[in-house]
Parts: sequence; C-alpha cells; structure tokens
Amino acid sequence: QMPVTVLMVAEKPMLADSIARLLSDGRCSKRKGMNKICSVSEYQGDFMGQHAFFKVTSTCGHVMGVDFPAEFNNWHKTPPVSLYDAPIDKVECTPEMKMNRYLASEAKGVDYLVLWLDCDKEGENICFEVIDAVQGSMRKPRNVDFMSLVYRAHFSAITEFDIKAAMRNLGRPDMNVSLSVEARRELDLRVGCSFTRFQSMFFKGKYAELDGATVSYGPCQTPTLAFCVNRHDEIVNFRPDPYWIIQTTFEARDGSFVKGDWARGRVSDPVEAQMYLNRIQQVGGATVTDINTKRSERNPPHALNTVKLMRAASTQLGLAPATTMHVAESLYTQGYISYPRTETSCYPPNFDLRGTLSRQCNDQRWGNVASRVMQEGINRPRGGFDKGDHPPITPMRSDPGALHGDNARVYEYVVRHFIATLMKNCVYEVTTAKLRCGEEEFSFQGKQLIDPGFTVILNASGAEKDVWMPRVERGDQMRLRSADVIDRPTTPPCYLTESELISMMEHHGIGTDASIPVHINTICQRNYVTVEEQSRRLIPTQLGVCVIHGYRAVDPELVLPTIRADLERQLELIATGQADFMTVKSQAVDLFKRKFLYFLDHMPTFDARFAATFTVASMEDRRSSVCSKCRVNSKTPGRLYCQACSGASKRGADIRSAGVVTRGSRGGRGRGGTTRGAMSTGMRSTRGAGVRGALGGRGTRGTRGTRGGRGASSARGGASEGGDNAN
DNA sequence: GCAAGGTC
Repeated sequence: QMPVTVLMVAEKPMLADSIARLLSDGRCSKRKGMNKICSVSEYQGDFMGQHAFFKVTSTCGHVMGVDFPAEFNNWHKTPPVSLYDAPIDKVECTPEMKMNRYLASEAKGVDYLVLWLDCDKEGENICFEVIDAVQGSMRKPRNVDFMSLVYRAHFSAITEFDIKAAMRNLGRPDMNVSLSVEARRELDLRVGCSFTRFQSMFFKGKYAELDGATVSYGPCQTPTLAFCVNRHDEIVNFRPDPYWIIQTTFEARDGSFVKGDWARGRVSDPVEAQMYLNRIQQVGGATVTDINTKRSERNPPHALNTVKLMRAASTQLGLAPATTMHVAESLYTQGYISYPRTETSCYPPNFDLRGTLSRQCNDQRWGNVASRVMQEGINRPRGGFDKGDHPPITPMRSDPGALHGDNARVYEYVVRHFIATLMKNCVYEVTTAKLRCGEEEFSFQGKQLIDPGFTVILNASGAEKDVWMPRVERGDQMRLRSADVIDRPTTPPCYLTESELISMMEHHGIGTDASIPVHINTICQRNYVTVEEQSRRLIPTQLGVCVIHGYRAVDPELVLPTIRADLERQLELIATGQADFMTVKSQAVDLFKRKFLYFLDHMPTFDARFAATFTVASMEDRRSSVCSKCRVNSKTPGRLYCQACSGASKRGADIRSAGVVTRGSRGGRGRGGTTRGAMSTGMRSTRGAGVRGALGGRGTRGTRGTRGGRGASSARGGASEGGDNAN
C-alpha cells in the first residue's frame, strides 16, 4: 500500500522543527527549503489509520500583506477620501522569500494539509493564506471537497504532551476568525493612510518648523501618543496646592533622635498649623502608646515574558524596547536564551527547572546563588498565565564570558530573573511606634529584613532595606527636640516612563507584545515624543501635543485608547459568526469615512492648534533661497531651512524649541489660502470613474456640494456624533 | 512616502 503524504505548516521555522521532533520522537530528517529561510523536516508515521509520509515546514509570519493598487499610491493624484472605497490588493509580504511558490512546490502531490499556525487570530488568518498558496498543487481526488483534506491543529504549548494531543484531535480552520483579521487589516490600511496622507499634504510647506514632516495617524500609534500627551497636559495644567506639615524630632531614652510622622498628615491652613505647633510645643514631649510589629513578604516575580523583559530593560538597563527585542532576538539565535516573543508568564508543568538552573552554577556573577538554590531545593513558582504561545523567556546555556555590551546585560537580566523565580519570598518586619503628645498623635517606623529571599539576585529598585529605629517600649517618655511648621506645595506628576507606557498599552490592548516596541519607535520617529536619556521618560514635542489637542478639538474619539478595543469588539462578531463579514466591515469603513469627512470639514479647528504654536512659512520665505536659520544660500526650493538645518529639525530639536507664533494678518490669509489649496488637492480628481464619482471628478465647489448633497445626512450625522462625543 | 500585524 502506498503511503499518503501529509504536509504540515507552522508559523515560523523554529516551530516546524520542534513539532516534527516531538511528533517523530526525534526520528526526523531535515533539509533546507528552496527559500533558504524555511526548512522541511520529514518522517514516517501514521495518519488517520494509514501509513504516512510527513513533511513539516513553515511560513515566516504572514504570507500576504494588503496595499492599494499602484495608481492609488500617488498621493497627489488620489484624493485621500477615495481610500475608503479603493480596491485593495493582496501582495506577498516579503517578495524575496517567494513564500507562495515555496509552499506550492512543497505541496506538490500532497494528500493532506495540516495547519500548525499559532493559535491566535493572526494564525487563523495565515491558515487561509497557506491554503491559497497550496490549493493548486495538492492532489485532489475526484468528487472530494478540497477543504475536507485540510486540518487544523489546536495546541496551547510546545510540549510533547500538547503537540501529540493536538495531532490526535485535529479540527478545521475557522474562516470567520480569519475574516475578522482581514477586516482589521483593511480598516487599518484605509484609516491610517487616508488621515496620514491628508494631514501630511495639508501641512506641507505651511509651518516652518514642520518642514515637510509626515503627520501620521494610526489606531495604535495615536492613542499611544495620547497617553504621553495626557500626562503632559496634567503637568502643564498643574496648579500647586500649598499645604503645611509639622516636622518634629523626638529623643529616645538612648539619646538618639527620630523624626515623627504627624497623624494629621497635612493641613491646608497655615494658621491652623501654627495653632497645633503651639500646643505641641507646650506639651514638649510624648508618650509611646503602642508598638506594633508586622511581618510582610514579597513574592518572587513570575516567569519572564516579553512585556516584562521590555519594561525591566527600560527601567533597569536604560534600553529602548526595540533595542531590547533586537538584542533578545540575537541572544536567541545564538542559543543563549529561549524564544523571546511570548506572553506566557508561568513555566509549563514538565519544564526542566533544575537542569536550566544547574547550567548557571559555574558563573562567577551568580553561580554561588544558583548553587545554593540547587542545594536548598527550588521553590516551584506559583501564579502567572499560560497564554499557550511559547514557554517563558529563560536562559538556555551559560555564558563563558563571550557576551559583551547590551547582549551581556540583557542576558544577565534574563538569568537573574530566572533564578529569582525559583527562590523564596523576601521577608521583613515593619515596626511602628505610636506617640501621643497632648491631643496630637505621631508615629515612626523601622524595618528589619528577616530573609532577603529572591532579592539577593534580582537587585530591583524596590529591594527591601533595613530602616533603623531606636529601641522603645510602651510607656516610654520621649522629649520633643524640635518642631517646625513647614509649608510645601503639592508637586506635579512626572512624565510617563517608557515602562509605564508599555503597561498602559498592554492594559488597553493597544498593539501586541511584538508590536508595542514598534509603536513606541514610530511616535519617536515621527517627532511626536522624545525619550529622556537617563530616566527614559517620554516627553511630547510641540508637534505631538498639537496633533492630540487638534483631534480632541474635532473628534476626541480618534485618540481614545478605546478606539481599537471598540473596533475589535465589532470584529469579534465576525470571528464568532454572529455577524456577516461584509456587513460589519462596511459599517466600520463607513463610520471612519464619516469621521474622516467630518475631520476635513473641521480642519480649521484642527489647524488652530498648529497655528498657535508654529511659525507660518510665508510666501517670501518659501520663495527665498536663503536659509532663514543659517542664512546660507543653499536652501531646497519650497523649504524654509536648508538641508543641514532641516536635518537638525528632523531630530526634534527645532520642533521642541519652536517659539510661539506670529499671527499677522498676512499669516491669517495665508493659512486660509493654504487650507483651500490642500483641500482641493485632496478632493479634486480627474479619475473619478473607478472611485465612486461623487467624491471625485468635480471642482472644489462641486466636490463639496456633491458630497454634502449625496451624504448630507451621514456627514451631518458624523458631525453631531463628533459634537456629542466632545461633551 | 501612509497603518498594523506576522517574523528574520
């Protein structure tokens, strides 16, 4: 009997390898695929009761991407609003990989297809990309529905147990889930590109400091920026609130001094504070009324996942998330650490904790701690979540001293974190003494470390330290050595740290573990924020602030962190089969199209924030060929500054330091003129036919009239919606 | 040239 051939496809080369090894009990042979990136592992076995020849390979993430047809990618010939109705092409993500051709060639003459793509929405979508790629070359018996030859493996961990169980219980790929991803991809493209193109063209040449910058919008990047600007606004709008405290020093029996914390904390009236001070000074001493010792413990951290690594590397190593992931990737490919992109924060049940730990026992830096943990026995960590993607990030082998720089530092963190997860709680005691001074109460505290536990290896900033306090007993009398009224204003919050921003993004479901560093990079590259070197705090530039304030004035929904969650909720209806793909998609496209048209109508409102911040590039300025900053006669036509100076502005220096503007009458007219100009550039089209004639095709007046006429109710609906939202 | 999502 001839064996059947089964093609199995995973989402990344490394996974194909693992799956083949696990399913074949290590008896598989491996060869390189024709695209040099993927490989094929082959083995013989059993499939549906038949003798079978298995070929396990993979894609490399998505096979296909979305884009507009070439003729829509000319910014000047395509009105941005037409991107809401434009056709969308699927193009190969990475043409060099020739992924479609590769998959088709491996599928030649194959009888069955088993899809091992990641068990998330994107993975379900890639399933159908693979199906499209192989459908033409698989063997198709007559009178058999092709999809009956296609199976989907559902697995939640890359372990022998899970993978073999998945193979025994194969299901089918879920078209609805895939369609929900398709809808999201389409929407992100239409919305992101339309707003970005329109804004960039609107502002082109308008303000000196912007200098032709791309003014982008995106459903992830913009809410991310909004988090930073929110904090900026809190800081700017902060009004210090004065308050008064009483600072006291008491003397213990042994002659040592200790500061007392006033039970009232603070008062808002200086006269009142003075009154209390007088009373306290009259009493002149205090009695210890209570001593209370409380035991506290801190748990070791959960197993390390991507988000935690990025946050720790930002705060403790001062590395940008993108840098951290780049370094982690390189450590992974060199075999130092496990796969670094994972959401899972607990070890799988059969994880070899002891083996992993034993490989660290000879290291000079932490070997003694690792050995001690080996001897005393590891503390199996509790808590954390298994997201079913990959095991947590752990060290795989020791470093013989070969690693340097950031590689060494990230590796060290991964090792220290791993060892910490296997150690005991940090235990300490806090002793609080209460004092009575007439009617007033004070207290002071001391802290004693009982067992440092995991904190000896993970030198986190919050490591518990001993805090000294004098020895006192209940009933002790303590002399008041000093008492003063101190006035203190409340202080504004600090700018967001990168680590806090990552947490907020994760909490609101903005981006994924893999895309969070990308979005943070984007808002830096677009000149919306700068990162303070030491603290890694994100400080919005004037441009960043203008963009967010502009949207808030027109349609605040566009920058809310919920905008993505709301969309995902709609898409979930597609995924669960409760709603039709086309219906939900066109509703969402329609909603954003209305928002976009509303935005166009209210461009003067949006622009007002920019006009109040930046210098209008006058016509003379634009015609002049002398750079207005360095006065060198080498300026690119149409730009205010020469190449050298505008290069500096691209790094953010200019926009940050941009002064407040000159709003002359000429500037006002100039702005109006530019507005119309940009609008008509955006709306006028000679190629209206394929693009829903109503929105293109006519002159400026006609366009506005036509749009108003055709979609008056919807456009107005958008308007009132935006208005309601503003309240 | 534009978004966000995979992965290398």
